[in-house]
Amino acid sequence: MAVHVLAVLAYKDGDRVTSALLAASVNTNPVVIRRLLLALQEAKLVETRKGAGSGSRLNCSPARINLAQVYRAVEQKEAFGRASGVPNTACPVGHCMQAELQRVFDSAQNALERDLAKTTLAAILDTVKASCSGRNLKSK
Amino acid sequence: MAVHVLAVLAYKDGDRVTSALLAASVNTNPVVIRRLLLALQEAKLVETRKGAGSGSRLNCSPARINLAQVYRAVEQKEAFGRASGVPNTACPVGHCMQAELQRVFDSAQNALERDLAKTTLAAILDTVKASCSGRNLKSK
DNA sequence: CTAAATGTAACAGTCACGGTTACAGTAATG
DNA sequence: CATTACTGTAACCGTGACTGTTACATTTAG
Repeated sequence: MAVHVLAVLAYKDGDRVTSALLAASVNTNPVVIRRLLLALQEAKLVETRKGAGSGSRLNCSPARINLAQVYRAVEQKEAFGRASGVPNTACPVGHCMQAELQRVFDSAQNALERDLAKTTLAAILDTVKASCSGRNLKSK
Repeated sequence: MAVHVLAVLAYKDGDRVTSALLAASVNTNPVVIRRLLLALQEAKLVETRKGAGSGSRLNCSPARINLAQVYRAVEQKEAFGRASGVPNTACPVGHCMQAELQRVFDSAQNALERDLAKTTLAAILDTVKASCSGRNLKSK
């Protein structure tokens, strides 16, 4: 969903886009979008201005934004690797497991991000433009 | 957590282990363990017998079990790549996005699993044994 | 038969997340 | 300066996934 928003921003290139417009595109609520934008701002991916007639736009070229950056900006907390409960320390296996699992999960996490890094926002934009050609593009 | 259970099973090699014992190790409830074991049974990773004096054990050598298999057996539904809501089809970007994102996420998913596949249960067991050597191993 | 397990259902609690409403703050514009 | 059009933010509810727990039917060893 974050990707979706960024793609729309890329699509409108330099133009500022309001959260209301983005919300319409993703079929959701402006507030949800704004929450998303806050995360993207922290990651320096977008730049937002307040006040009348303003909105958000990309902070750099779509070619310089890859999905790993987006993932890191948005994903709350290594989501899947959550080492939830504390195991029984009296159990020999349980006691040493944690550290080892952390290592493995970190590695997997890196593999995932390395793969995501291979796709830039520009590439996605190209694909979208291509597969939409022939259809009339309302300036939504 | 599934990994934890399997590690304990590997640790006890051929022996059958009850869900109650496993639960004690992971510090949780036997029923939680049994739910987990159901998934692992479907994936043919463990074999379970009912009745008195029985329990579960690995279905094959720890060296032949890698974490990607465990991940696939347990993880409900590509967890992170959930393409939740339907975007606005009237928006040119939204309309074409879905398929493209699916491709990218599938790729990332594969990268993740490929990395997990590099770690076998036997390797984890070795590490655990090594880092626990010197401590007395109660036959928990 | 009895004891010890699993399989399974039902239900409460938690957590992350999306959706919604409401409101304060801010900036462009006339 | 007042209006207008935005963002930032808080508060709250509903949902879905997961864990934890109790309870019970079922199965199997001895």
